[in-house]
Amino acid sequence: MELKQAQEKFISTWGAFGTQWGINRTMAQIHALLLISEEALSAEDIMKKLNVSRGNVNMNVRDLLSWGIVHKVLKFGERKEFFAAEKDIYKTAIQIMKERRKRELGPVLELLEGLKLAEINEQGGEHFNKVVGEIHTFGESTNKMLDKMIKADEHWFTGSLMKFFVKK
Amino acid sequence: MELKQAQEKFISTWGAFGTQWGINRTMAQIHALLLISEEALSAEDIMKKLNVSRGNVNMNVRDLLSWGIVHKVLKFGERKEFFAAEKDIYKTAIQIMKERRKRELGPVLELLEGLKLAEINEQGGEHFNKVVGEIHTFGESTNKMLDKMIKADEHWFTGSLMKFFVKK
DNA sequence: TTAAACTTTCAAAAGTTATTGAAAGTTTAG
DNA sequence: CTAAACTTTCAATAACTTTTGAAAGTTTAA
Repeated sequence: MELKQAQEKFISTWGAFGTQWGINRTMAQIHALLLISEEALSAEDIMKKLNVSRGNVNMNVRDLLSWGIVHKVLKFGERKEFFAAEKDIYKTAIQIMKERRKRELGPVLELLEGLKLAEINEQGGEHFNKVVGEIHTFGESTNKMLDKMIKADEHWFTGSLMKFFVKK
Repeated sequence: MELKQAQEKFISTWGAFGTQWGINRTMAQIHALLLISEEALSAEDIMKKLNVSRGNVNMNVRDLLSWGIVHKVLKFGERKEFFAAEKDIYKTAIQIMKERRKRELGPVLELLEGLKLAEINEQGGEHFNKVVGEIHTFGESTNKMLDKMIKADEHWFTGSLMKFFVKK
């Protein structure tokens, strides 16, 4: 297979996977494109390569920046901004975990804490309290686990964590 | 807060979280409703409680069954089918992990293996090969880690895994 | 200060996914 | 076998999300 073909396959398949999950196609494709580009790319470059509009590129690049997995790169003597993906896949994974914890797990824990504080003592409330309590305990454990993963050093994945899972 | 209010808050908020993620509102709400119901519910019961159509309930219940987190319950002397959610939150989490691995990680690994086999020796292909290789290695490690989690006994979460993360 | 180079916004259009409800299909009891 | 009780399907439509591209906004160089 030629390099260009392989690159196109990677980008388009990554985009298709994105939509299966909660990520929009363009965002996933921009990320894939930046991952395989050695050089940082401008909005214009991305528009041309992926054949999408200026507004779409702008919106999705901002989104990737807010996830902390793509960075602005300024080149001397160039007016425009360039963008590059974090190339270390472990750092990228940790960054995604961090953001998801903040955006998804946080609000769930708040809901459950609110419901637990409501202290339902009505007839039939025991089951509800039990379910809410168990989900909350589970959520808290997951939260702590993510904490360890995030705070571990950069090589957590190939270090003790992986040894624990894979070798043991 | 009254029990009924709390139950409604749980169901509707769970539904809203669902949409933020890749799950549709009705599916998330049906799951929440079944989690807090002590008794198994019929399609009719779900329709009334959530105020959604027969077709919608049927489709989403089938989906929940295919994820293995909701089960059919047959009652003696009753013609219709009833549905109940798996109440053990750890089992539910493992079941979701299992399905996601099958549906999401599998296809990604296939893509990456295909691209690696393509063996690109062109000018400029080294970076591409490196990125694809690193993502593949990461995917394989994740796969093995999930394997351990899935195969561990029912108390993995409160057992050695949790001790590893939380206590250490 | 101006104009060129660039970025951001936003309303309209296109595309996608979820929902409805009626009709078709299936199962069971008698 | 038949009718009633139930489940599944599916085409139409509603709801939601993404994309476009032109206009407005901002920054920089001269």
